[in-house]
Amino acid sequence: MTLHSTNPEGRKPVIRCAACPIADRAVCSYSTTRELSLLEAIKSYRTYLPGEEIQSTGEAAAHVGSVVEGIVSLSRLMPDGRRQMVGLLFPGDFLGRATRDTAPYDAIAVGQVTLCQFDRRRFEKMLGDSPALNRRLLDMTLDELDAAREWMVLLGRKTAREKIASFIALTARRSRAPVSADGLHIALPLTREAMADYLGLTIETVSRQIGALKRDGLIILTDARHLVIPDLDALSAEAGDDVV
Amino acid sequence: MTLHSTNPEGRKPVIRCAACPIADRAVCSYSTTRELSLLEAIKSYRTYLPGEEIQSTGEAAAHVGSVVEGIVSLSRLMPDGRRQMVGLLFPGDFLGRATRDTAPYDAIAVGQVTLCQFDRRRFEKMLGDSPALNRRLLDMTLDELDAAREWMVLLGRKTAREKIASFIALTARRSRAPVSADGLHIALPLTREAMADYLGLTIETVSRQIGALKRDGLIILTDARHLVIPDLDALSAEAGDDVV
DNA sequence: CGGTTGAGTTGATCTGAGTCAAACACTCCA
DNA sequence: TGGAGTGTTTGACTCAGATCAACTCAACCG
Repeated sequence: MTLHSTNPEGRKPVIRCAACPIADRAVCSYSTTRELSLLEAIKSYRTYLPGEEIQSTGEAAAHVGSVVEGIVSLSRLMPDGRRQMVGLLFPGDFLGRATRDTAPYDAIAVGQVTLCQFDRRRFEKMLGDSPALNRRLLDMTLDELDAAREWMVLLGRKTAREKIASFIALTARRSRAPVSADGLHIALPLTREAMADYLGLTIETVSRQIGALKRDGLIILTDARHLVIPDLDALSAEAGDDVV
Repeated sequence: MTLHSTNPEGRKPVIRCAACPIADRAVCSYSTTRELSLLEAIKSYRTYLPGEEIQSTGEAAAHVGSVVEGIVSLSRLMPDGRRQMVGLLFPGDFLGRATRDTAPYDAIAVGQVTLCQFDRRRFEKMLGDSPALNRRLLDMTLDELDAAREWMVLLGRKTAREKIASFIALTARRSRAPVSADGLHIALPLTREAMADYLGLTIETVSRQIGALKRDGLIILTDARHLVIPDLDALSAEAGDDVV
């Protein structure tokens, strides 16, 4: 990851953090260099282990930040133990809610996770006088809202098969996997349990529906966490969405 | 609704639109008077009839605005006719996505609706140089995101009874209804069909579960759309949430 | 090696909510 | 006064997905 590089003209140093859309000049093109310097000053990196809790329900967060590497799950635990995932953050996604102290859900590292963190207090102070940063955050929040609503349709109206097909198709689109002759090779980033929590199902149903898709030739399992999609369009058709 | 009134000192005219959090100086206290004047210039009111489509999927919206009166539902229609509501906007909520042309769902008036609208193009232009407006919009979007995530838990993990109890409790909290001796008198703003679409159920199940809550004495139906809640805490306990 | 542990699969059974069908209760209008 | 139309309730039946319970498989380790 390039943190400091030289700009095309080879003069002024440009702050860069390729995977962090907040502090990356290339992505956040309307930020001024001064703002990026300020961000740089309050930036730090931290790595979390698989399963580690990054932030828990109700706890005041000291940092906000971007996911640089790995996946973070946001989930809510009901008092009796039922769990529902409410978001999955991939590299480039923003974690933490500017202007709010606490979040009503747990953020947990799925696999190993690297965050590009900013001190929350100072980040919020910057927010007060940076329209560009505000704008960027608004855009990202709107994207999350869209994703959440898409997921509401899945949770409320889709069958188990459609849910699994949607999830696999989503994963395939997220992972910029190369297309080889026999199809798209992808890895499932979640355990069966996490998939169940994301899709509002049980592990057994997840397992059975993956089995069904396999039997129908829509996916080919190499092992429990790796599969090949011979025809992504055919799989997407099983997801019940509009063809766009 | 007072659009122009006099401020406490009785000198300068203050722009006011009590139910519109965007153009209401009292609510949006960090906006400058100048910004409010600009907003005032691009503001208009429009009334929609019950069931009228305010905006439909994929169609470019000419306006964004606040709900002043009535309720607006946001819903997504699957190709085979299944419908899932993804949001309910009450007075004070913002409709339309600044910075985005189209929305991937339908906005439909539930009952009669009055909107306080702003020309989208010009509103977005203002957004470019008003940190206060940006900030306000970010706050509202975060609220919507929270609500959406809360709803994901309901859709993914709650039973039909818990869904109905959640919805009635939510409605009770939203409606600033007076508490009389026998309990809280509230009106259900939605038809059984709309409730079903919101909760990810069928009308029959909605009807049966309302019947069950009635039989258990948690609610008293005066007619299909009006009920009394003798004990809101008892009802909320049926909703399956943490007691906060 | 054998033993343990955690993830995943598979089978038998149960049940909550969906489906289908009918009846009821309104309001609106002719 | 009597449909026509819309929203709501109720009943009988079905089925998708949950539950409960084994069982497989691989990784890890003393």
